[in-house]
Amino acid sequence: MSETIEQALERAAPGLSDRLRKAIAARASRVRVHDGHRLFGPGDRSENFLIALSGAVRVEHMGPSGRSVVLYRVAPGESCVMTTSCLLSGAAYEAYGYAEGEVEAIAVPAVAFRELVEQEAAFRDLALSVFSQRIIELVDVIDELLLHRVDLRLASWLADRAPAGGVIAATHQSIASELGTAREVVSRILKEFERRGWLKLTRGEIRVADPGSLQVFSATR
Amino acid sequence: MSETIEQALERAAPGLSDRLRKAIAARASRVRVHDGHRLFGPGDRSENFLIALSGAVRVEHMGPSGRSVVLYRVAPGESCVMTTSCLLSGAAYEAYGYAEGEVEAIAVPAVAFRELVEQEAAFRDLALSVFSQRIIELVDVIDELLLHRVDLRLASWLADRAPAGGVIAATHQSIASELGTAREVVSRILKEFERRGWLKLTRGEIRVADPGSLQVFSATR
DNA sequence: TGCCGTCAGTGACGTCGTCACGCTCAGCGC
DNA sequence: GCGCTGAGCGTGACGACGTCACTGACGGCA
Repeated sequence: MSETIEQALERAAPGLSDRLRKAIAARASRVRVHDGHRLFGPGDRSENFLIALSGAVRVEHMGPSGRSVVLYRVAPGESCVMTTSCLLSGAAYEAYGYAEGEVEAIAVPAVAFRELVEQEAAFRDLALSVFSQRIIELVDVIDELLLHRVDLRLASWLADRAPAGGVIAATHQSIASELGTAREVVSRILKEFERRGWLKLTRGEIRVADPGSLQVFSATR
Repeated sequence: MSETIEQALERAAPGLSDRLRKAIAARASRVRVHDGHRLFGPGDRSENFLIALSGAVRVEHMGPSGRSVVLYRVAPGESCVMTTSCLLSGAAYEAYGYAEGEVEAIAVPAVAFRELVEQEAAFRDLALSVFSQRIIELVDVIDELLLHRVDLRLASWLADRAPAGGVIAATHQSIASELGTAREVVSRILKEFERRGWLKLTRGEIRVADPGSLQVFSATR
């Protein structure tokens, strides 16, 4: 590992001041997690404030039945609010965190987190602004779950990540958790889209033939 | 108004230090809102950090169809995170805030909020801990909406606020938005509960005859 | 007394989650 | 090659729930 924590931070969060990067680097340790691996799960206690450097962390909530929803993703330069919430309130996680891609992150222990909050205005702003952002995103998730039809949400999800004729690698199950619904529902709707000629289904991947129609469909209410 | 802002703060938030109360009082103004009145709604811009002193603020999200869910309630001594989020991110509200009871609150302008965050450690802790708490509560709301049956949630809601033979004053519509469902659904389920002898329905109120059975029922999955 | 707005009851229907299957396609050992 | 196994997918039946469209019941209020 030739790159220092400070250099990694500069790459991931160019907005921070040199001073703050130094301050964080002095207190943090480095964490690496491989693609698909779990970072935390329900019942775990949070002991560190996390800032992602590369890769992303998918945070999802799961109920006893096994159904799950993606709450948000932590991008490089961002911190994970579930972790921070649990750190501050002492509560156990109610969500899973999974690595997407090779994840590097820095971990700031609770005490050091408090120090940084005390001493570094930019760090306070970082923490508060990420909280603000996530609150709004969580309300969006509630809005989606509560008020929008699954077929429209699925169409929109597909249109968003289909580079015109592109292939999306995902199982129906993974899409179902993404949207907070059941696999069978995703299968049925995808089949219907295929009948309409908007895409082709093969095992483990979806070839989007007509992203335009998906887009239009997702906008009909 | 004989009571000063400082005295009101002491009553509502006895945990704060004298110093912090003084600091807040020096920068804040006072707000009064009558029962049922709206404090904010979608599209409004947030210009103040709010701390409730008495009464409660019900924060609910509403979709275009008119269906709504209660996201959380702001109790005396707490601040409203939607307000804070919007203040910090500059985004417009996506939720409604309604007074429950006669609400008194103090409003701290954005600039003064930043000053307090800078200078008062206890204020930072207050802001961060309320954020933490709400994040966890919002995830609970998602969990409820996504994974629990309406009849069980309704039974639990009734059992929670029925003082054994007590009367709950609420319209079916208000209960529906409390739980994020539709009025008709609430009506049907309540009717079923009445058939089972657990309660009596009259216009605008519900007489709970058997909170025990409701409790038991709500625990069956 | 009649008008009107709010609240509640009800049936029909469509969407969606759940359950219970059965099928297909790798990969792997033999 | 053959069969085994597990992951991924297709499908029908059914129940829960949201939506729509109406109806009636009750309480002010002119």
